[in-house]
Amino acid sequence: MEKLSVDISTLVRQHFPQLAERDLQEEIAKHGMVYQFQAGEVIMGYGSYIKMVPLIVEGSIKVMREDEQEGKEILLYLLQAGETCSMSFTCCMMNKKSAIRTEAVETTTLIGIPIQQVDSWMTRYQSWKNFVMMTYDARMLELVRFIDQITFQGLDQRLELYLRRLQKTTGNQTFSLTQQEIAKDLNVTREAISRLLKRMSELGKVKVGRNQITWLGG
DNA sequence: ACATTAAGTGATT
DNA sequence: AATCACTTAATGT
Repeated sequence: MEKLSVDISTLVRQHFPQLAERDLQEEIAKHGMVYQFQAGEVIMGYGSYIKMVPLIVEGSIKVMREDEQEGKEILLYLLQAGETCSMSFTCCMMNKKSAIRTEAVETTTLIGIPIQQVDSWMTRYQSWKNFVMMTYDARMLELVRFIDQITFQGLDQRLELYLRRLQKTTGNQTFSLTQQEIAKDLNVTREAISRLLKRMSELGKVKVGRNQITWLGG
């Protein structure tokens, strides 16, 4: 994690145009801090107390949920520039430990807003309140889709959606990750991923290499 | 050349 | 789809 000195107001106007109030923009610039994380770096671990809400300016992050039992975890969703982590809001305001783990997928820049401000802005700025509500709504929908997926759909469709989402959030179509890492994200075995990718590459949906996968759409 | 790690495969449950 | 056991292929030292 690295602190950066950049013009926060510009970042906000560029990536969060919905936060339109001038005063709000100034407050974000005043209280916010810009951090940069490298690919694979953990932003928030399980059980850590969150003291900031992140506004993602560049890059993308994975949001993982840990299973009750040891070691197992599963990818809940991906967040990209212009978004924020809705879990942070509740964790911050209730002063609770994080129930999730977030990790940078690629080089990611974000503005950290201290909790004190997050709370007071809710009543003072309409656009902030709307932003928080919209974030919740979007994430709720995503979670419902996630539940549908793991209960009703086969692994083949889950894998396709996983690759689609990676493409959408990162903007790339080639990803540097191992099949073991994909298996971990989806909480399935590596062998299952290997066999599925083989079939998908025969169908021309994907191109596989060592440590590298290219989504060819379809 | 050798060791290590990623990926492919068949058999079994 | 998981687990196991094993092979093959790619990479690093």
